[in-house]
Amino acid sequence: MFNVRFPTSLNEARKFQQIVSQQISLKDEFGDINYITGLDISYKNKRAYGAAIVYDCKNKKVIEKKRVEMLPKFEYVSGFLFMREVPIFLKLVDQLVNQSDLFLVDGHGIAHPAYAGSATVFGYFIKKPVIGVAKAPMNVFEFGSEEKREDFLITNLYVGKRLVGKKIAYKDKNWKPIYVSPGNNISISSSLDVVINLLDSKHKLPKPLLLAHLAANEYKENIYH
DNA sequence: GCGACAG
DNA sequence: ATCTTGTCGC
Repeated sequence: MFNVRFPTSLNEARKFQQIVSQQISLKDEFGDINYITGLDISYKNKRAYGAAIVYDCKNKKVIEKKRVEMLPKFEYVSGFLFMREVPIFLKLVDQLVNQSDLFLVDGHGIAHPAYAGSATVFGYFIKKPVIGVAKAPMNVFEFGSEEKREDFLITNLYVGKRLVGKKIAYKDKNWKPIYVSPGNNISISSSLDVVINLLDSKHKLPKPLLLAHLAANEYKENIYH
């Protein structure tokens, strides 16, 4: 998995993102999607608590849950979230027994100023379909017509002139939108389809991510320090 | 041709 | 992300 050395400074991180953005694929490289893994991280007292939820889409249930605690090596810097979170994602995946067809991570994929958010960098390592789902935009702007899909309003997201992802707004709900973009091995439109299929009327986040979020929070709160 | 924004 | 109470809604 680590045939490439992980960057150790911001300058290395910048170069790394450049490489990664050129190496990843925006084509749909998958068959049937049965198992989807959601990855999320909570923080407490500078420590990170990560959770992975492997979700069985057909039977709509969780088949595996793993958690890890780590001390991130970097402070948060906007644009470089991957420096903190990707090592934790990789450690989580290393613990999983079940194979996953696709991963969902909290954060941006290519909807990022360097076209390489944490979902993209993670996808570069894991070499499987990864989708980034973020709760706030990052240096993107939106234009073009809105597309109506059931209870959602979809808008295109651009970095410069390049289409990088979709915003999902919720009709008749006071919820902030979510921002969906490919990490690796999946197209923009398929990323949107996959996420929409994992939404329900009660929650703003796709199921596996919601469950990972709850699991990470629960873990963080039940560890004694 | 609008650009602050991830966790 | 985290620090925080009550409170509105399904």
